[in-house]
Amino acid sequence: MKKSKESLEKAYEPKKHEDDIYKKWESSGFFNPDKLPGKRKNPFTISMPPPNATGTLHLGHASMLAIQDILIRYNRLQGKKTLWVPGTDHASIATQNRVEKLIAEDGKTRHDLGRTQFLQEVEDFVEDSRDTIRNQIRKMGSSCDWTREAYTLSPTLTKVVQETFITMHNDGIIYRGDRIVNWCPRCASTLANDEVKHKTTKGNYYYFKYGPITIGTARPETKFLDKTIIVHPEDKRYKDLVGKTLTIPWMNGDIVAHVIADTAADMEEGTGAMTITPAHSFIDFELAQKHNLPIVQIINEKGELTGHAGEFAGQNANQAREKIVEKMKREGLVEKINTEYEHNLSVCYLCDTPVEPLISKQWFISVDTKAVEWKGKKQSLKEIALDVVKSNDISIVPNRFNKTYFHWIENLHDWCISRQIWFGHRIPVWYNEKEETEISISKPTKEGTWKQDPDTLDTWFSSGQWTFSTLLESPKDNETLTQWKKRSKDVKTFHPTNVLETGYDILFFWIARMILMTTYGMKEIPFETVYLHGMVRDKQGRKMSKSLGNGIDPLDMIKKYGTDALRLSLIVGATPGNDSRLYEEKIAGYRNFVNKLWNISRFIITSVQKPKIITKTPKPTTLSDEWILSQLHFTIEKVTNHLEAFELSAAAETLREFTWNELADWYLEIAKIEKDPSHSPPVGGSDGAGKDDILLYILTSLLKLWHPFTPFVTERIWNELSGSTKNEDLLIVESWPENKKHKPVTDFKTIQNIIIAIRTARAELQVEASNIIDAVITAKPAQQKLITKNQNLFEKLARVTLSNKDYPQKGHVIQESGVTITLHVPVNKEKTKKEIEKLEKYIKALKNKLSNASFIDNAPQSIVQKEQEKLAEAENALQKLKALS
RNA sequence: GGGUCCGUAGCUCAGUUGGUUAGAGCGCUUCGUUGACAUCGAAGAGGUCAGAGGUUCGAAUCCCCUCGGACCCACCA
Repeated sequence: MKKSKESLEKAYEPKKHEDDIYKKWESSGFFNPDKLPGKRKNPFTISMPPPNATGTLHLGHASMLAIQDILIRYNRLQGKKTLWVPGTDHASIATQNRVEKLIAEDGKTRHDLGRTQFLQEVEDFVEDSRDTIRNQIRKMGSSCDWTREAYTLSPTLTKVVQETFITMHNDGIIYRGDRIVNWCPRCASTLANDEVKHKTTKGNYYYFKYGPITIGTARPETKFLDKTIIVHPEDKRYKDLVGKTLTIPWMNGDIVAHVIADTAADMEEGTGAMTITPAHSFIDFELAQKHNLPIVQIINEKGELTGHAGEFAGQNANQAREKIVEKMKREGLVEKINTEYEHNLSVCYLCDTPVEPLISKQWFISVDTKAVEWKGKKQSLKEIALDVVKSNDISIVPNRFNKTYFHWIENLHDWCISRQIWFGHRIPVWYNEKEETEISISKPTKEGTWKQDPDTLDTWFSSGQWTFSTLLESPKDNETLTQWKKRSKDVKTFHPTNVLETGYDILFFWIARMILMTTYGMKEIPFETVYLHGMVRDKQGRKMSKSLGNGIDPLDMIKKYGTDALRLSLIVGATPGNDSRLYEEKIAGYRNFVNKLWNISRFIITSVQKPKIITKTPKPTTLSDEWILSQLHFTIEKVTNHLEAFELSAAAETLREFTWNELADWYLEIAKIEKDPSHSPPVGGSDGAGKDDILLYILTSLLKLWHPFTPFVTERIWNELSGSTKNEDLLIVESWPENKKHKPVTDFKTIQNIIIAIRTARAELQVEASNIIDAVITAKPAQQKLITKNQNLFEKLARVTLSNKDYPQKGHVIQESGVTITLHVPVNKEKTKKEIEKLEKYIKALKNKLSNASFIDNAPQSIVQKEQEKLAEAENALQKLKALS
């Protein structure tokens, strides 16, 4: 940061300052709560949702960083011990896939390299590309503590994850079992429910004869061993069949089938009867468990048919479908085929391969086992997750998402946490040749050949522990998880964190998992408030995507308009939980605002005798002084309240309104007049120094108020004001303006209104701007005095000379704020007539309301009174207009 | 099938617990530039608050329905 008045360029050039300012902040150490000046007791903590280590900054990141930085900077100015923990995510599947693609260019697969070498390649790739995202986070002005930067696959996190696995296993919450899972044959991995996408596809729908009933299916290749018919218990058609055993001619010869009654059968659908395929359908699997039916695997992990398919064994299931149907046709089992069948095909969210539901051995977290001590009693993870939000320990902004959250938790099934991916946290389980199992981080010392479970953990298992694992000190050997957590100072100081800010799209993926894992691991909530932001869309409301080419690169925008402008464009007009639209004109608009702020400051700094910081409210000497101070104090109160309520957009809008419309458009113009001795009215006591103090006080306060939103430009101007290059004089560690008493200055409003009314009349009557006209103002004595006292304002701002001459018959008359103004210009009869009509209509409506007995009876006294005042004022105005026109 | 959100000026959006002659920014029209800023200033045009009904003295705001749009969850044997 340079300093000297010459360096205040005419238009603010963000590129000239931003990098230097960021470096200054970072080297000051103030991003680190331990190095903040002053006594700071209360902590304020945010864990940054970690962007992918190998990714690049997009608008989603930009808006998340802007929001979090605003909260952090505001709370830092409020004197809190502020910590924002940055980090990156190893993004297991995504990163592994990228490296697999890279090595595929050399014609290699991960299996060619082997686990160790492949993982080395991945780590190298991550290390090479991680600086990109780090520097992009800096570009946004993020005031996060880089000395505490975390990584989801760091040694610390790995240790936490493995220890947690072991503890949960000991508590009986983690178990291994056969379950039906979503399986991607291409990735050779299970997928979580939310990693499965649905695609509408057209295909064949087959109707087969199955003994006494007809069954319909889109997947004949799974039905070789369907041996159970389910009918609804109240279905009269099948009443006699329930419980019977039937021999039925089927795909590979006769089979023996049983009939079972269950409400799962829909009487309205098809024939009202169905057969089930437990190993390849979620619902059928549940039914099979409920009725204790055999579960037989027809399709294997490679997507091939097993021995149960007889002659089709070994063939790809999907490809064999038509051959199987051909055979069934020959056997006379096909009733009809609907070729226009539309259904939702489940596909892998990463590679679009159709998902096979199949049975496999996986690790699970039980959400229903009551094994966790919470609020004095043993509860299940599900119960705790519901309780913390219901009892308001955690509040979600906006709170309509509570409903969605509850619904999701209530329907939560056991969570499959094993993934057949190499890049990730390895499951700490070992097996030997005798099929014994040991749960431990390192290889068991007992005799035998021990092999570690090849799987890794679902990435949400580790990110679920993000808020506290990132605060732990480096692990030591031979200490328990509890001991480790206890000795870590940061955990004690900064956990639970205050706010978790993220997009509503990962409420389930992440927020819910953090609540589950942290209430378990820490016996406390991970955060107090969840702030959910919406998605950033293009001007038409479409998602931004590469294929549409409608994406906006935040870094381009920073280059063009500056970080402050980009931040504002992402914040203003965006409300929590709702999507917002971004387009370049919007960013340009905020660039204009930042420039306005710059020029306001430049004006104040260059017009005062000596720029300096003033934090004590100076004494007002003129009415305008009184008014602007009152407006400033009102603004401070409003902005503070908005920020406390997480209403960032409203806070910024309140500030913009004050800055541009009140300060720049009115007060600065008036200050020019009132500072000029040649225009000095008989106001007494008004001198330049008093004005200087007020201007500097306002600027001091304004820079603090804007700092969370536009950190760069405010820090740059602050430097000019403070004249200091010391770290402790940086704006980032200043203190937030206090709330001060204030009351509206209505006298000033009156003057403003009269000036506006005269301007309007001048414009409508097309009076040349250079033409200073005479005006006669008649008013009650008190108002008359006020007007005379401020006559220089009318002369300069409304370009009229106040006069005593009396020529009401010839002048153009305006009614405003109970005052009659006669302008020495020809009467505009038409204009006056219109004015009268408008007033008459308004009066009629008011009279109507006031003559309504039920309004008088029912409405509160204050409302009635207000209406009466309105009427009186309007009638007064009408009377004068009529008399003088 | 269950649920959520949205529909206010040409465009993007505010409108807090029902009480304004319904607001802002951009765009548009007219006028304006002798040192804070043309990335600017002054003034203006433009809305039956998606539609119908209800509650109320009073509805953009609360309730119900209809239409239109976005999204989430579940799922079609």
